[in-house]
Amino acid sequence: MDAIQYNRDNFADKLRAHGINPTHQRIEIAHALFSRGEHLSADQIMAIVNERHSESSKATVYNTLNLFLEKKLIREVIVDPNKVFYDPNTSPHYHMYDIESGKLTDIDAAAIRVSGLPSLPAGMVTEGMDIVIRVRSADFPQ
Amino acid sequence: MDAIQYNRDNFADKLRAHGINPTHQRIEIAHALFSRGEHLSADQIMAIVNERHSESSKATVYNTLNLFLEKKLIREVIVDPNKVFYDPNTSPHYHMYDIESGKLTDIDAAAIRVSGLPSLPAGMVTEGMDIVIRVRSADFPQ
DNA sequence: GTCGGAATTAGACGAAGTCCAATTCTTATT
DNA sequence: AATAAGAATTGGACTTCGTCTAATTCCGAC
Repeated sequence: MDAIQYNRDNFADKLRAHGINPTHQRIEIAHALFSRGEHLSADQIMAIVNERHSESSKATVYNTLNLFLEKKLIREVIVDPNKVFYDPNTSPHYHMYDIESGKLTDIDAAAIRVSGLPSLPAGMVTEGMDIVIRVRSADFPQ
Repeated sequence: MDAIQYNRDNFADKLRAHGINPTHQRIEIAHALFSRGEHLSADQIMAIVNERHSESSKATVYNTLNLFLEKKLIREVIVDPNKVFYDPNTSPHYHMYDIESGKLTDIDAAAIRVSGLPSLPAGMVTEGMDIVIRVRSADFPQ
């Protein structure tokens, strides 16, 4: 119990460090994402947060995730047309996506080198580069 | 009129070459995508196809796009959480995405080289790699 | 022509996400 | 400790994208 409290204080500090007012719901949602370190969808997060007691409404989950995005606390991963995944890892990295299971894995960007990129149109700047490697098991019916 | 008829015959052949039975609606949808060569969303395609007369229902547009995907006539581009874009260009290429305007541009894959990719887990094969460069104008409020 | 399978259709449905007006929670001030 | 004001949360209606279904229409083979 003390350990949990300790962790929650950490999350409160983390939120404050990003200019976010730490409320109960926001701490719970941060906890769900960062203690697991996994890519989760909004409905998965809502399920986790409300598992024991009802802690947060759908509106708040979406509000909070969008606030976290805005404040660069998390990233959005768009690989599945049906749902957005939220990624607690904001260090530079790319993704491997298993199209059978829907599982997302990080690939550290440090090892990767991309050459031959075209120069950007005048007045444009790069906001970021996403790389997704789509994989499947060798015998999966394509 | 003759030119249009000629083009439509071409599309019928193209569909047949991919094992697709060319019907009126399918030819219209292929025409919308391939004559423009642009990345279009399902609702844009429906609007184009039904501009003059009602040619195709929503169900048929989605059925047809999924059929084209299955038969590898087109590709799906997932960059915007709100909608899927359909890409008539199936040659190897990546994308530049203007987050302000939503405009998608192709980047030929021939010039690009990616090194340092991790080896795949045993029994897995690569289905494809997507690269998206997100750009914005230098003064766009981030 | 007619029979049967393929294609199309309208509209109901489902899931993800947003919006809104009402309520509750914080916090500063006294 | 009361209060007032702003911030956050809430339920539920709503929107949008896409799928499903059962009925109809189309088309090719005989």
